[in-house]
Amino acid sequence: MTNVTTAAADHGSPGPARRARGEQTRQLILETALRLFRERGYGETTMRAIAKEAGVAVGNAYYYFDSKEHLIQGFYDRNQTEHRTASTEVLATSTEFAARLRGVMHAGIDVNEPYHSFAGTFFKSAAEPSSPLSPFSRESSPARDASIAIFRDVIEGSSAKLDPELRKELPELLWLGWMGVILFWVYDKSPGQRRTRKLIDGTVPLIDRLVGLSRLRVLRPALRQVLGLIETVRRDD
Amino acid sequence: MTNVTTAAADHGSPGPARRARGEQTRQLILETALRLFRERGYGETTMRAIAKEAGVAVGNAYYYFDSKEHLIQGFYDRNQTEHRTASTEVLATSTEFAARLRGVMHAGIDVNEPYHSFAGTFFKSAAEPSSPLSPFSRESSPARDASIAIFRDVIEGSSAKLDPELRKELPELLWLGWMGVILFWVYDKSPGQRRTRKLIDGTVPLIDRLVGLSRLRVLRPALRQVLGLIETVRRDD
DNA sequence: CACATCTCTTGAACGCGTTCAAGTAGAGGC
DNA sequence: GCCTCTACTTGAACGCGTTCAAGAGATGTG
Repeated sequence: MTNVTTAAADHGSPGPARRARGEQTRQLILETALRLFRERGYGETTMRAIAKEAGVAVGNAYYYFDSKEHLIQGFYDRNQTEHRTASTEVLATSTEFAARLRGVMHAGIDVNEPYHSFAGTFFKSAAEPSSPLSPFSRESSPARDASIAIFRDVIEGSSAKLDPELRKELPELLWLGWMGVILFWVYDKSPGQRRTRKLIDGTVPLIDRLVGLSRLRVLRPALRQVLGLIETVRRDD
Repeated sequence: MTNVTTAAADHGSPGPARRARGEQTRQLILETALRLFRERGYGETTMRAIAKEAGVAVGNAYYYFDSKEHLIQGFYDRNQTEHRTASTEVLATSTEFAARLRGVMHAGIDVNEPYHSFAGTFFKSAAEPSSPLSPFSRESSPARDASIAIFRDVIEGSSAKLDPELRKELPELLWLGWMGVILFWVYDKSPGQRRTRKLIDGTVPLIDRLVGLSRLRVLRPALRQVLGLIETVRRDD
C-alpha cells in the first residue's frame, strides 16, 4: 500500500490520482487471487478468502472483476508472457523449423507445469463456448494473438521453405495444434506429463515432414483441398 | 446392445420389490430433470425445481445421483442410443466407407441438434478431466465403447481395403475424430451449425483418401511411424 | 404380534458465487 | 469554507448445489 506510482496514464475524465487508487486496488485483488489459486487451487479459493486476504470487501472484487472466472484471465496473460520469454532462447538459437517448433512447445509445457494439478479445474471454465475464458472468445483475443505470433516467429525465423498459401495459414494452424497439445496435457495423468512430451516429440517430425512436402507439385491439389476446407469451415456465412 | 441400467450408486442387493420402488423414483427424477433441462436449459434448472416438479425432496435426488452433473450421464446414454438408431439406415444401405462414415457423422449431429443451445453448458462439465462426465472417464466407458462400436461397424461393413494394423486402431481413431467434430459443433455458432456439416463433408473424403493410401507399400514406413506414435502416447508408463 | 434391519425419504442448514442499495471519500467548482 | 459529483467501497442478503441427522416405511425374524 506504500507504493504509490503516480506515473499517470493521463487519459479519461477522472483525475489521475483517483484513477491510480482504483488501479492499485485492482492489482491488489488480482495478485492476491492468483497467489491463493497457486497455494490452494482454484476451487478451494473462495471469493470471501480473496477479499479478506486482500483486506477489502467481497463486493469490491466484483467492482473490478465481473466474476471469479474473470480473475483467471490475468493468469492467462501472465502465462502467455512467460511462454514468450521461455521461447526466446530456442528462437534465437536454431533456424531449423522442427527444432524451433519443438522448442517452443516444450517451453510452453515447462511454463505450465507448476499449474498442472489445477489446470483442469479452470480448463473447465475455458471450455464453455460462451465463457470469456474460452481461447476462442473475443476477450481472449489479445492472449490468442500473442500466442499465434510465437508460432509465426517459429516459421518466419526458420529456414524451412514452404508453399506461400500454407505459410499464411500455418501460424494459426500450429496454434490450433498447440491448443490440442494443451488439451492432451490437461488430461495427461502420467508422471511429469511424460506422455505430452512424447506426443510433442512424435508429432513435430510429422508436421515438419508434411510442411516440407507442401512444396511438391504432385501434392498441390491435396494441399489446395485442405486449405479450401479450412477456408470454408472458417467462414461463418 | 442391451441397455443395462447404469446404476450410479450400487446399493447392495435388496429384494426385488424394494428395488423396483427405488428404481421407479430414480427414473422419475431423471426424466423430470431431462425434461427441465430441455425446457429451460441446464444452468437455469435448479435441483430444487427438479425435486419439486418430481414431487420429492431435494435430498432424494442426491440419494440417486451424486450431483447435478451426474444427471447428464443419463442424457449421454440416451443420445448414444439415438445415435446408433439414427445410424442403422445408412449402415444397412451403403457399403462405401466414405458414405458410411459421412452418414454416421451427420446422424450424430442430427441427434444432437435439438440440444445445441445448452450443449455448451454441460460440455463445460465434461471438459474437466476428473469429472465422471469426461468422455475419457471410467464412468463414461460404456457410452464410449458403444460409440466406438458404431465406428467399428462403419469400417467392417464397408468394402474398403486397408492395412490390418490400421484397421485395428481405426475405430478408436475415428471416435477421437468424432469427439473433435463434436467439439467443433459445440463452438459452432453458424445458423443450423452449417459449418460443422461442411467440416464433415470436407473431412470425410480426406480420411477416405488417407485410409485408401494406407495399403500403399511406399507409405508403409510413414504409417508405421504414426501408429507407433499413437502406441507410445497411449501407454501410461 | 413385536422387534430389528434395511432401503428410502425428508428438509433444515451450510458455504458458495454473486448482487445491490447504501454509503464514503476526495477532487473540482463556487 | 462548503457543496456536488462520481469513482470507489461496503456487507447483508439471495439463490444456488450440496450435506446430513433424523425419521418413515417396507421386509425379514422370533
